Amino acid sequence: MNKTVSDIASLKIVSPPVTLREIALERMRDAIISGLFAPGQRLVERTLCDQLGVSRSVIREVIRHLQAEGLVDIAKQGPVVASMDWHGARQIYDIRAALESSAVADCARAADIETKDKLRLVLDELDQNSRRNEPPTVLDVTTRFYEIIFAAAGHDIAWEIVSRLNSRISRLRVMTLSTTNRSVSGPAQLREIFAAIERNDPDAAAKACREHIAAAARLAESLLQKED
Amino acid sequence: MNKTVSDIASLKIVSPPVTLREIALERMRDAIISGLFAPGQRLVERTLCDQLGVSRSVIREVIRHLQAEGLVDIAKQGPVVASMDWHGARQIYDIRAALESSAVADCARAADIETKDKLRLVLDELDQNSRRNEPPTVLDVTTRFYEIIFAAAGHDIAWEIVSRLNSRISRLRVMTLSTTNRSVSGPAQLREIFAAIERNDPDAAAKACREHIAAAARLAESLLQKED
DNA sequence: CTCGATCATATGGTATACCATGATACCATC
DNA sequence: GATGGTATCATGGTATACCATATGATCGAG
Repeated sequence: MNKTVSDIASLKIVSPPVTLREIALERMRDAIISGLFAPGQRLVERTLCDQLGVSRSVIREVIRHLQAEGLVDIAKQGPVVASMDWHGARQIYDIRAALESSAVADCARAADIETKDKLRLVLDELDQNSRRNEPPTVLDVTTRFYEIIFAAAGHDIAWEIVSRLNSRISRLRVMTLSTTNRSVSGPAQLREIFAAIERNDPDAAAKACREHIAAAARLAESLLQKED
Repeated sequence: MNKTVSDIASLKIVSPPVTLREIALERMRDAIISGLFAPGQRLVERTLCDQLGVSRSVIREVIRHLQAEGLVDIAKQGPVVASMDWHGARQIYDIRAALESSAVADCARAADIETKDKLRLVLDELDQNSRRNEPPTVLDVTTRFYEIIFAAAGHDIAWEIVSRLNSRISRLRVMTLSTTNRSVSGPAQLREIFAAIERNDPDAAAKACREHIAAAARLAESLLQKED
């Protein structure tokens, strides 16, 4: 891996081939994540064709993709929006704890000035939005925070997995983030993770990260049981 | 949840709707995993139609699914079999170490007589096959061993992730398992994990599991670098 | 001889048509 | 009135047709 190669690699055209499928995929995923399509709701192909204004081929391929992502289940009479019980959510929080703490630790090992600056910037942004109590934006910024961490740690496959898992518990995340307690403690915990990264302390960073997720999981559990 | 309910639940028809898509998906996945389709090879839709004897709709939906699974990349002129470099493989081994050691620990906490019996049975089978040096079967049995562990630990989502990751490094796994050293040390390490589970010792089980995977990763690294 | 332009073909993207199956509602018969 | 059968319709599965584009080859001009 010499300089020339990386220079050439950086020349790669990053044009996202904006195909109908890609657009429809994003729309559908957003619709499911945002709760516009409720869990358990049937996804009738022809209806979706009308709603999205595309043909069935597109819809079907999108559904296949979402099925593989775990956002859609195939019942016996067709695809439905996957629903999430506490057993599944608990597992997802556990997996996140494992993967995110590992990424955070590796990030703390490898973090340079540049990475730290980027993280600090995102955290400042989070503080501002948090004061205004805007859940969707907070979720966005939190995502960016972790995205930087996973990238700095070189854990791009783990990031892919975590992103996918997060979309499966997105409703829970929105609920936990909009809890008033959380809007105070959440940023504080992220700051703690950042502080450990800043002084390149992997163990402390991993520990803070695990606590952060454990707190979110506890909150999610109470909310989920209240919902029943 | 009383007895009658579970009895009634067990009556549920478990017929897997054997659709052309499902068959084609399995075939294609096997073909990629087994290396019949080499990494980087173009997957031409119409060619696959002829080879599998199905229509393009089926092939395309299957490709979407495999794309979401990470077995297929979409290049600018169409889908190709995803290839795996050491950077990616390393990450996958790390993720496996995290998820499998966690599952093994939870399994050690929860394991009852029945689970232990099932694990012992699989290990005996592994010993027999290992002596005959049959790599594909060894891989199969190893997979079953972990499947039992993840099921006993209640980590079914993590199992899904691990299965998918394993298919992405299947070639590496075949190579590492067919190494003579490994056919001796591999079963021994699984035995060690099992011993820890049998005496319900989560920490020892997790430790043995991490070592098992670290050994496989080292072997994979040397093989991968030799290949270049 | 080389460079370029144009045409042909291969390939993926999209839409639509047809078929098999399963669900539901209504009707007839016991 | 209840039960069983039948017909209709909704829905997913499959195949195919059409279009846009990119790639490669061939032919002509400089």
